[in-house]
Amino acid sequence: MRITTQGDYALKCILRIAADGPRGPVAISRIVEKEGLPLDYLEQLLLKLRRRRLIKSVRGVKGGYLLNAPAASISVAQVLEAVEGDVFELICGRKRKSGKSCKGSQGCVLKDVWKNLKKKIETYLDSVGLDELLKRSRCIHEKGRGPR
Amino acid sequence: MRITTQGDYALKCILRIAADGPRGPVAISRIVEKEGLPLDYLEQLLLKLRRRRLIKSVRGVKGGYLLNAPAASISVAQVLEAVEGDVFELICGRKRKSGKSCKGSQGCVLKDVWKNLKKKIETYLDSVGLDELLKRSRCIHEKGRGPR
DNA sequence: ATATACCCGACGTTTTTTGTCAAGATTTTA
DNA sequence: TAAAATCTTGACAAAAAACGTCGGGTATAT
Repeated sequence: MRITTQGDYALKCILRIAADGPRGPVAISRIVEKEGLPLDYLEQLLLKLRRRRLIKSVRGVKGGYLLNAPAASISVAQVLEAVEGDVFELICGRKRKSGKSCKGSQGCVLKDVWKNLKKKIETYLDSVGLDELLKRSRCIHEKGRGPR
Repeated sequence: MRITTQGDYALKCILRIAADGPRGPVAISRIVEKEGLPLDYLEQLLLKLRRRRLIKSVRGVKGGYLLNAPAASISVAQVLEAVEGDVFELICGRKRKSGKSCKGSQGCVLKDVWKNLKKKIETYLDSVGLDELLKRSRCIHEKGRGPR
């Protein structure tokens, strides 16, 4: 398994896009400004998100990114998978120098453990939608500016 | 989060120790023979397991390793933590070049996601004991040699 | 046209993981 | 006591992964 800054960055990006999207395409520069992350790196992540059709892009002046589906229908799991690949690569599957990739005497009881773990992780991450995060984040920030 | 071959190797080692321990200390060479893993590397992992007091060692001829507690009281989580450190290091905690480690506009709704995920992972991994794995593995292997 | 902004592949650096080595300490056994 | 087996430990080397940067390209609004 592997959850790295990529996943964290990607989520921050897409959350910002979800938050500001209603007011038009969100440029990378805007995300950088708000989140303080390396622009060139984000470019790559956003590319991946687009290829997975989680976001769409608008080129040219005034361009930027927009969600490609309602926030509620995009889950944290989807975002992570888009940028990190399979969120939990089964360890048993890895190639090792020694070759014989799972021939240990334990047969592969461990494989079951990893498989179950993967399942639990995916279930949880899939249950958290961007809409939920957005709501919570608005709750936290709540500038003075009252409800409109 | 980070689960690598270290964790997998360490589990294989300790399972073998659990399996063969009853017949006396289990030498690294025996583990290598059975599991086909790099000896010098295992040495390091076993050291970590020992320091965490999950196993104990016997030096000299006929020496080797033994569980330091009943298999039932050692969980997969304990083994992984021993060799990989915190099984799920909160991403928000990491230092980044840019400094300000979590100042993004999302405050840190994400922190909650990671925290919950961590909890779920730990709960599961902590619920799986070595005894259980051992039982399953015996079930799978079941040589002709009848009971007892 | 020009400025803005996405597109995308290639590259370089750093960090982590994986693996190896060598010298030492302990214990059994002959 | 000498030899052999076996753990102990730190240092080092190699490989892989993650992180970040760059430069040239394409599309679009003004």
